[in-house]
Amino acid sequence: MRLNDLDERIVHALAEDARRSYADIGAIVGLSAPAVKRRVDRLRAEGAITGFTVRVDPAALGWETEGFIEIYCSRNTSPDAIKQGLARYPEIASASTVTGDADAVVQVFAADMRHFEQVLERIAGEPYVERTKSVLVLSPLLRRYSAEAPPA
Amino acid sequence: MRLNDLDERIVHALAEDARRSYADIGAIVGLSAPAVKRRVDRLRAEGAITGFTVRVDPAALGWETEGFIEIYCSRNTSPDAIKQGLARYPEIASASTVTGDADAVVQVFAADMRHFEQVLERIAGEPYVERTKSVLVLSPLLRRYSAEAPPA
DNA sequence: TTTGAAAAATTAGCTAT
DNA sequence: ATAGCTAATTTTTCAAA
Repeated sequence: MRLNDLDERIVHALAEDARRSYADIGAIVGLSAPAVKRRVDRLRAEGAITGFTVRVDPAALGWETEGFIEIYCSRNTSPDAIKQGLARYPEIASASTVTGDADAVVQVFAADMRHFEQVLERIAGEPYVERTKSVLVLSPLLRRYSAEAPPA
Repeated sequence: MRLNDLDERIVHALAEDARRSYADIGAIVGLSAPAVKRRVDRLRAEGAITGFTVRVDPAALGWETEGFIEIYCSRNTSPDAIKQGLARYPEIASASTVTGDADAVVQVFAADMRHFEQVLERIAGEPYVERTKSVLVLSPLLRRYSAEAPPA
């Protein structure tokens, strides 16, 4: 599935403000409101757009501490084994296997530093994890798209 | 800032579908549409809600290549300067200043490796960037929550 | 908070290109 | 196939009470 330039500009306008009216978006991309709606409907039907969500200040929800944990696994650990192991942690927002020194990078939201440390220790204690290296987020600068898991 | 139960349920309803009407949300939480709007307006004014965005399937948009770019900045670079500089890149999904060796971590979605390389080179050419280190995502394992809407 | 009216947005149907 | 236009319906907004 390929999206054209118009579709991408519509998605970009929605990424900035998902509650913008179709007329507003149309003014930005140069289409009428119904034309924009038709395209958005099509993008949803095709699965390119999977939904609309609210951006929240994590602190307001009590999740003050964000960080990335790099995971170094023991040999012969399959990506699926990592996935199964990490799926149990509600604090994990995203996880990916990566190139470079580490095997996987995990994004974690915790209530506070103590909570973050607990999560870190539990992950470090997983049987397939050899060691970890963590990086704390100081301040979030941009938080634009909300990517969803691809169909498994 | 503490949210009460009603506020949290409104945020939850918006997290599921940010384009829901105020009347719909009211039916869910037990308020009239204007009452819901007043609360949402207040939550935005207070900064608890920072915006509304679209959830996209990166692959469906043709963004097959994902990676993290660690940025090492020259001295005396303010977070705001980084933010301003990076805001112009549509390929950047998120950016944060972090602890550790690097100053910031940027999450990038690109069409392919060539595109990723172009973005990397442009970022590396920014005046405040001294050097970069990039890590490519091999496979996304989990993509659970919006970065700014962690589990509550 | 609720109500009621005005303004705006959404959505469907239709026609044209 | 996809655009614009128009109109019916719904939603939002801003008054009041």
